[in-house]
Amino acid sequence: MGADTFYVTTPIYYVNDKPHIGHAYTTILADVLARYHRLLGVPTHFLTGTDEHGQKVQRAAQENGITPQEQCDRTVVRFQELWERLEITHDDFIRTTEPRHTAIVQRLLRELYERGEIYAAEYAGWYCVPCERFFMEKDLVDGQCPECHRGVEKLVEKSYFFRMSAYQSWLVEYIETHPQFIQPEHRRQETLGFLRQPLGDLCISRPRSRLSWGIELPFDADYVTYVWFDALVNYISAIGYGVDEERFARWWPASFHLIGKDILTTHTVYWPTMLKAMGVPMPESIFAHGWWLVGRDKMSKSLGNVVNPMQMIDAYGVDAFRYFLMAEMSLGQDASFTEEAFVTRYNADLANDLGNLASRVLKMISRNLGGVMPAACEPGADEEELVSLTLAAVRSMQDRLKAMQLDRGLADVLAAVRAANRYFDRVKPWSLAKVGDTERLGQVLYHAAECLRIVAGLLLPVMPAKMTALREALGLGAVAGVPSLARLSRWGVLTGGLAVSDIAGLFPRVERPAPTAAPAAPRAPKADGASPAGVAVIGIDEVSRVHLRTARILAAERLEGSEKLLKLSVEIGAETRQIVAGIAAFYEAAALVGRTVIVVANLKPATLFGVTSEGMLLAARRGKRLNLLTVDGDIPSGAAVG
RNA sequence: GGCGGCUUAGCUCAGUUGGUUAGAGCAACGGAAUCAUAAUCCGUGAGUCCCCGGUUCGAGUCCGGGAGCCGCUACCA
Repeated sequence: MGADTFYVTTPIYYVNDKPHIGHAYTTILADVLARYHRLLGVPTHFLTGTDEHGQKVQRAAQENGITPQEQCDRTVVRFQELWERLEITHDDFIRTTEPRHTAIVQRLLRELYERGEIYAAEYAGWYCVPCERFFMEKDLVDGQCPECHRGVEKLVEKSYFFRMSAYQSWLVEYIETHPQFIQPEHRRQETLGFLRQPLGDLCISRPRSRLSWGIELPFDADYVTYVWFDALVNYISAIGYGVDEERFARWWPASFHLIGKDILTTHTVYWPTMLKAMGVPMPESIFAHGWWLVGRDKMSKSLGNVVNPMQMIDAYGVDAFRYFLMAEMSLGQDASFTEEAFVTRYNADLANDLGNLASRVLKMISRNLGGVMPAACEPGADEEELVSLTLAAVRSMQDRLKAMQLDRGLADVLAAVRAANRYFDRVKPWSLAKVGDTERLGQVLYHAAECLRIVAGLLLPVMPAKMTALREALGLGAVAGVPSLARLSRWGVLTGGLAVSDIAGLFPRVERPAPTAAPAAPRAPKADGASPAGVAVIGIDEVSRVHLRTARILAAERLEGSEKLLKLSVEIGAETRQIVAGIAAFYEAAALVGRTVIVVANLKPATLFGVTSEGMLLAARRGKRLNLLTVDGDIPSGAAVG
């Protein structure tokens, strides 16, 4: 950003994905940041969009009997509709299939190719026809596909590579000298850790024969570019890179690339080196937020616990949903989403504290003062705490915004709301009304209304609809325009005589959901001693999923070149299997032959050091000791354990 | 295994450059009030600040060791 502009981006979402709370969160966060900067009077540009190329789209299109572009056009609306429901105020929505994007991608590819930043290389690999995937020699499992364990064909394939390795030392130094470049700090460390190993070059192509739905390489029509040089470039193609230099210079470098922690490396390693090669300045900051967990579990399709934003909006309203996401997550850390937590916070913060405050103030002005805002007046000793906490909230919100600690800023705003409720109780305007002290009553209601005015302004970026309604109720109609920081920082801005209206149930209280169908992860009982505290309890059904068997070790040998691994041949009943075990430091190979041990028989095979392992030995371990599990007395191999 | 991080009240978390009786919200308990969305307000916490050791006049805050959890990574399986 020029020092005085703000350009914020979200990742572009894969168009074939179904929008979930994670997408919603990043986008709402970007929206809130954009709205705050607009409120601060900073010229703001907010970009989001969709990533539309790739195999999944191609495949879905085939299944639906339509073109890939039609497939994209069909699914992109899921995002566009959600953003509309969520009151997202992006300035631009880029789709990677748009000509304004593909043209730039191709131009960049050509330039980099001509400058030798992109080069072709041929190498032998292995191709699995059913999986449609290409593997390197080292990835194969006993010469077979690591995914489906079927045969693979040898293939000499040409690919194009971006000379990423050339920028490794530059990147390390850049990150070290720009502490704000990757945030939060632990993600910066993670990237530096990643960069301690040699960085390879980046494969940026796929042969058209395998992936047709992509942007064609301008120097080789048999290839399309693969994700990196397509998706990441959206951040600059959308703001006129190479086309409208004035516009580009206005917004670039971006102030924030907001991302989830799952795409850290692509944004902190691939993207910066790409920009460096292009000769484009670095973005100010790449900010990785955490994930929303569902209870204690990762959200996943297979667990069936994906939170659908639309359902939450339907049940509780957009503003409350936005507020919860912003208030509940400490930026950068993971947070837990449960409907119960949502309702608890909703009732406490929005219904009881803010909604109720608005209700008691507005109703009293309506009933006792004829719906007319009392005259402005100076705060006195009674108002001291109220004024100071409210104005502190204004300063806090600005500071917290800079530090990307929105949750803390919101907490300080709520502190001001609570101060107003305390103030109300202390000065008891209802008593003043009873004794007919209209002058003092007017003063009290004026100050309470001032607090509401400022709070509504501070929360407007988070809860645009509700806070607009509140401002209108206070007499700040469209005429008053948007709040400015200058007015929010001052006490006594409301003018007497404004028409105040009552507002019915700004945030109606909601009942707690019955501890629901999908209860937050089962809590381990703590008191009954049935399990070690903090360890999840599982049922017998889960235990039975693990097939444990006795096995006789037929042969054992050190794996060449490995420090810890032994390759074992074991007999499990009639079957003979190969198992790799990391026990070389504890057992001599020869001493194991003939022993009966316990193995997990239905473990997914894996490849270690290029050797397939079809199971796992069980061993007890404590510190530097390790002992294999075996059986008491003689029993044939293949016996069930359990 | 390596690197990094975390461990503070029942729960979610704050705790600045080491310094008076360690804080907030939620939950719980007791009370007040009744303008208001049965909302609000007041009061109530003997929390080994994970454990052990060290530096210091003084450590949640620094150093060493250990435990547990998490992230990335690896020849985990």
